[in-house]
Amino acid sequence: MEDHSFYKGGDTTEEWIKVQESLKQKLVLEDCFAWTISSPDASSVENATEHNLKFIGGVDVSFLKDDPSMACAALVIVDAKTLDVVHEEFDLVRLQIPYFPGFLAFREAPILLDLLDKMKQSAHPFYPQILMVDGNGLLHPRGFGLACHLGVLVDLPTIGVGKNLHHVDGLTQSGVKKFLEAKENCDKDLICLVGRSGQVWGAAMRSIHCSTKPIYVSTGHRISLDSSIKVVKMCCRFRVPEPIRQADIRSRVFIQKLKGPSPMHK
DNA sequence: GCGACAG
DNA sequence: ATCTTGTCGC
Ligand SMILES: [Mg+2]
Repeated sequence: MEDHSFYKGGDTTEEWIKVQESLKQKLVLEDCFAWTISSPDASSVENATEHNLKFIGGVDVSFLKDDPSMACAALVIVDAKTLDVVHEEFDLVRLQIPYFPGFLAFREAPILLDLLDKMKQSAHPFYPQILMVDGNGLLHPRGFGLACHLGVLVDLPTIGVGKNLHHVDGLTQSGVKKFLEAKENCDKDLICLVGRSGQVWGAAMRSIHCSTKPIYVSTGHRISLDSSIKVVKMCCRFRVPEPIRQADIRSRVFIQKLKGPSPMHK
């Protein structure tokens, strides 16, 4: 038995905050990409130029129940038009750092970076034009969640998608829920997340019609909130956008295969 | 001191 | 995040 304990002292916290503030200097919160978001309009001729958004990446990490330090990271590439998975990349690793709210990137970013690097080094033709991340971007205590962190490190446009709200600036999940349940808002599928300070942190989105539980979209890197919302919308077959959903599903399947294949179905 | 706390 | 089968409903 090895010792996987990890102690995060005040020094570590201070250090990590400095890293976040430092990397945040490079953060770009507006559209900074060459391609355009193809219209969902079917009337357009197949002008699949390279100037259109074609390949969307999704990343997620799954863990072993017994040993939460063992993880499978997945990078999935999806065709922007069909949402079909055209490529997948996995890594099984032992994570050195446990999860601390507000510091998810220090746990997950390194392995996700490796996956992106694998594709980049091999000059893979499906290397993503944008990355969707399971975790917040700007919607973060210091405005620099995993999606921002990863985006800056790989220098790709990124979008943060959370399945739960990380309470920030007076925003709460119950507050959002009440707002969505209000009769005058029953037709709204998008609400802007404005904190008590007046800052816009992202948006709560009903990705599925009539859905009670929204997803939380926030800017990662090199993209505006408006564009982020457009991309997320075109990826939502179900509540969780397809690139992230597939990365989630496939990384979990990968881990279950390790625990012993059970094809014994007489 | 207490509660909150992405994945 | 993970432990988990069936079940109810569109
Ligand atoms: Mg996940």
